Amino acid sequence: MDYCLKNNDIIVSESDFDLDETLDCGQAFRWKKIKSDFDCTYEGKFVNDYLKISQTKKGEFVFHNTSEKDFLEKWVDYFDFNTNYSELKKQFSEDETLSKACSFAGGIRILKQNSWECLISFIISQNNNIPRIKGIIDRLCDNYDERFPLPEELAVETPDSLSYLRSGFRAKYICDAATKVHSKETDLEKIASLPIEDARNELKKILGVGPKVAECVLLFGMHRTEAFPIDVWIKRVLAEYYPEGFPAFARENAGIAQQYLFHYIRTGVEKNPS
DNA sequence: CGCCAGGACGCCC
DNA sequence: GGGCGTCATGGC
Repeated sequence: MDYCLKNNDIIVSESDFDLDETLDCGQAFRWKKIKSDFDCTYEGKFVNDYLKISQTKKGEFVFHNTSEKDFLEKWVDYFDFNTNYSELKKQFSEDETLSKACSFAGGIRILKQNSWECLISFIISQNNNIPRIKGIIDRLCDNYDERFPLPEELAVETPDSLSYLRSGFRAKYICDAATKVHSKETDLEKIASLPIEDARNELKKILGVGPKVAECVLLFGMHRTEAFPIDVWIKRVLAEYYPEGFPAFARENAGIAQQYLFHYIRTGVEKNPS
């Protein structure tokens, strides 16, 4: 990854990066695509941060109105620019299916998201579809000046008071997560550094957090790249392409491989049936 | 209209 | 331990 300063922007060159593939692939639900003069532009609103980012036709990236300090201290980490995805994809290409998945959407990166936001988002995701997940999270953030609410703010809510979300049976799960995180009965920072099996068990103490949601929080909210979320789509991949089991050589970064496969099976295979 | 969605829980055996 | 019905809501 190379970068330079231009006016008030940071211009980044990075070949293993595509905005649509990374910001709209089901790992994050709150990036908005907006109209601009660039090839594509997204904006993201966080508790204490805001970013507008564009991709040019040449494949460069513009971090609008961003200081070098913020870029180096926040966004390099958030977009995982210190990880060499070319090297990862090279390893993955030993496997035929993974190789196809990587070449279908080689610009996916695993974002380092906030663990609390990730926990609530993936609790909402269960037995749900992506457009509706986004809708529920939008209604939530609209209620807090367009930012994601803090644990202490959600801890005072009840399933009844959250009815405006229209999140169905998940409202009681949101409340339980907020109560446990706010009281530190669930300490997300501590969980992030536990051995992964202990971390899984801690997360699953929250009502509505089972194996799948726990893996998503570990992968997308704590950057544990060995976590491997298995949803209905990945079940299809495993049944169809890996009846003997997922290849062991990719285990350390199985979560990243999973994300290529997820995007490939959802949108790639149908377009290019083999 | 019915089927499905980045599932988990409670109950049954 | 595994199997199955149920849970809200709405996209398609």
